[in-house]
Amino acid sequence: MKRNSRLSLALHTLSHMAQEPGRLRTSAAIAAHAGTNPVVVRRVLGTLRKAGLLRSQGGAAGGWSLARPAHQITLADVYLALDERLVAGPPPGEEAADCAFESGLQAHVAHILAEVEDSLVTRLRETSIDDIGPGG
Amino acid sequence: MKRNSRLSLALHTLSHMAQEPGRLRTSAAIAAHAGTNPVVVRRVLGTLRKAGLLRSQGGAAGGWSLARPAHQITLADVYLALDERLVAGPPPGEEAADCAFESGLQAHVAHILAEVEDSLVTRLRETSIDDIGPGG
DNA sequence: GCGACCGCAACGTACGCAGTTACGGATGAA
DNA sequence: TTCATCCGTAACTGCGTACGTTGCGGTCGC
Repeated sequence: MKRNSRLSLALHTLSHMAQEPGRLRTSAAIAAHAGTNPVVVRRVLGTLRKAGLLRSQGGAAGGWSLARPAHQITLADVYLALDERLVAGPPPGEEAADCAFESGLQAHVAHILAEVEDSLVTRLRETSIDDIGPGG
Repeated sequence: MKRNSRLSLALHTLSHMAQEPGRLRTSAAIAAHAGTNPVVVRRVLGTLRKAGLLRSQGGAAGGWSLARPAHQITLADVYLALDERLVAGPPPGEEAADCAFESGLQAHVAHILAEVEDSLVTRLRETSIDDIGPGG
């Protein structure tokens, strides 16, 4: 897991939650299972909470749980929530190209990447987190 | 250019070469135009040379030139030569998943990513480096 | 009040990559 | 032959990113 570690952690955790939606899980337990540490889990899962995919409960008997039914959470939801952008290049904060080739090139490539990004999200939207189990 | 800087440099340089295929360009001149330095240019262009896209000539009147006609060099050739893998996740050198969910998940996601990667390469193959000019 | 848990901020560390310097090899002109 | 020019490569530095760790405060249940 060099890259995509956030996405992997998120999908892995959500897959488990989809099996027992009612159960609360602490960040410590999740971290132990995923081989990382609780702060990292809270960072990643906190992003998903802001996106409305998860709920966190403070206090003694606190923990994490799904914010809506598992079949209503798709891989695309997770991907977009984490703002991973596997495909896209740098955000449009680039300096104007000094050379005419640059603008044409960047526009052309950016257009292709945007198309591919869309197709990726479309494919991810076809699978929900309870479609994924030990069988694949 | 945070990421993709190698790809940008390569495409930019090849686009210019496509306009004057016979002209030899030194890494210093290319670096000056691209706003980087000669060693970086040689590193990137050296990869393209190994892939058979460019020729380099040592000595006093040396420099870089296209190894084959511009219309026979596609964006996909450059992309694959640089081994950029914009889409793909980690290479298959991962440790076996300790959890049954992991294997199913990784297989599922990897399958989708492979499909998207293929579609990206297919799209890139439709454009050659002399199709790109100041007009786009 | 106390323990367990989340939320957040601040640091240290590891890694990749661009940039830089340096040296050797190859080529062509004087 | 000598020299300048240019490529090829290795080694080092600096920077940005992300993970890992620690610490402190807030919240909830006992």
